[in-house]
Amino acid sequence: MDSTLAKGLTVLDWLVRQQRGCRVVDVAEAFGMARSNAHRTLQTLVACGWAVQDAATSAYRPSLRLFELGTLVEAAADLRTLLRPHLAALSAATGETIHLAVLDGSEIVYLDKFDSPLPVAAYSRVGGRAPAACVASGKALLAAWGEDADAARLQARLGALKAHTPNSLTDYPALQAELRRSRERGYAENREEWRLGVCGLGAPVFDARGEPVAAIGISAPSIRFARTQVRGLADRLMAAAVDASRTLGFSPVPAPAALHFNSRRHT
Amino acid sequence: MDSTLAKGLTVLDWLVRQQRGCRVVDVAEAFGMARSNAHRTLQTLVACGWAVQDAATSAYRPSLRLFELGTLVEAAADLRTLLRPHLAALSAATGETIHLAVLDGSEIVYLDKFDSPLPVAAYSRVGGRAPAACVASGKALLAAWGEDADAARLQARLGALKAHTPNSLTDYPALQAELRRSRERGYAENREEWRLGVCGLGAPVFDARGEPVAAIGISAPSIRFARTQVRGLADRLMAAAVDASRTLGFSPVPAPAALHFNSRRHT
DNA sequence: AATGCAATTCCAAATATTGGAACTTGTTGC
DNA sequence: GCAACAAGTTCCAATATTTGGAATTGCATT
Repeated sequence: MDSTLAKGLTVLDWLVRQQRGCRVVDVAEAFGMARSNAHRTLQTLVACGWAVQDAATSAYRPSLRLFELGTLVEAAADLRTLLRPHLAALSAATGETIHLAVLDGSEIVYLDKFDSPLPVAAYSRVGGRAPAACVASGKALLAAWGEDADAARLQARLGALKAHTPNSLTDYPALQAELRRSRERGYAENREEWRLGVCGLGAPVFDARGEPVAAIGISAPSIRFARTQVRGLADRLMAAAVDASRTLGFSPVPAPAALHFNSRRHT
Repeated sequence: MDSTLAKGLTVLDWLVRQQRGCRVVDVAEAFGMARSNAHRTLQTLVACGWAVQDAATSAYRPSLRLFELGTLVEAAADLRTLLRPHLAALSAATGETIHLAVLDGSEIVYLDKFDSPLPVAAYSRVGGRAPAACVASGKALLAAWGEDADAARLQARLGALKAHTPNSLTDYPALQAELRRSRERGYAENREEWRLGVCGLGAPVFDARGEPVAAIGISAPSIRFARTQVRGLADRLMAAAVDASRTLGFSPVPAPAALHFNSRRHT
């Protein structure tokens, strides 16, 4: 592995997350490298256009290159633009907070968000992450992705399940049962498993090849999550997800023969 | 300069701009490097989480890390969120395409955009770039930034002025005169200097410290850019820019003594 | 089963990186 | 106004890493 490249990428990532101008010594201390080394690394980032140096303070900050490239990352840009209208419609219909999320390793990344006009604690942010097994969007994606997944495959992707609240599912049998239930229902639930006081529903969006590429989620405080309300929200959510899938070119029933059962396929 | 880091950053940038999965040989050919070298570079990117490798085709694509970091780049995230309502209002009031842009070196980067419902050739994209000297937003920023700028300072930032259309300004005296006019008027114009058939207006947005941090722009086809219409658009634009500046904490007249003249200051 | 194409692994030669020390610059306290 | 200090930057020889070619593996196609 190119250790110099790894070093530079790590520094760049760190620099972005500092959210302030950082000096040579800051970097040197943070990574235990010599000042001269930190200096050269930062200078390289500047020379390549990934960071800028404040002329007055000589502090370094990430450049807008990252913003530019971020918008170019294919999946993100396309899905977001294409599905935005569906999120807007769902937001208008329900009045709740709506998310668009995709799977990235064991986490989901929020691609887009419509905030509820009602006051809710905002735990999410476009570009933010959450553990896939603890949120409704994540479960919806795992359920759709793992149609024929066994425990080993799930475990390889997620690793050890961590409890983020007392409600979090922490063993694989429970998670698999939950995912099976989600598949049967057509939507996934999160009952304060990631943040206390916040519940959610999630449904998968499929692309033209039938791959689950994103999930639409609804988040709301537990207060507004009575059983009677959930039914209506879930129906609207699933309808939105189906519309969104259609936008991506998904045909719900490609093979007439597979109408009722498609549990087995030859590999 | 860390050449290994530079190599990796260049490959990553290239990978993003390909907009498709790339294989080892593609990278090796594109940069004239040995296959083994390209392979190790890509593997390092994957190991650090900046790229992902398709298990089936072994092709490499950038990961969502770039999207995540892009949203974190301070100035972009904050400005966009804070000023979005002002852009929306201006969009509703004028019906034209509205931009939010910031200066990055000799170019501007579009942070946000509201498309006109009227059909216009879309030359811009969130995350996209344009030469600052050729577009209205860029001129507005240069004008505000260079209140007391001399030719040398401008030239150091912009380099040689390139003609993108017959209307582009290509010498510094002309550009400086144009910027002076923009300052006096309160807004900058672009009359097909970047794309033929497209005109624009731009006005600067100031933060709490009085620094010009962004510009709001209006773009429209030349057809809709008669002199009589420009006046109305410009007034609305400047009002929106003032509102936006206020949102960022800018106080129009900080020092009562400097009401009429502030041309000279001791350094 | 054989062929071709590309990914991946291996290794010695060539090269780039490293950290300490010296030098420069700008700031703080007296 | 000057000395002491802190941080940025430059320099360089010792060291560790990267490099490209060749060998190997994996996969898909004929």
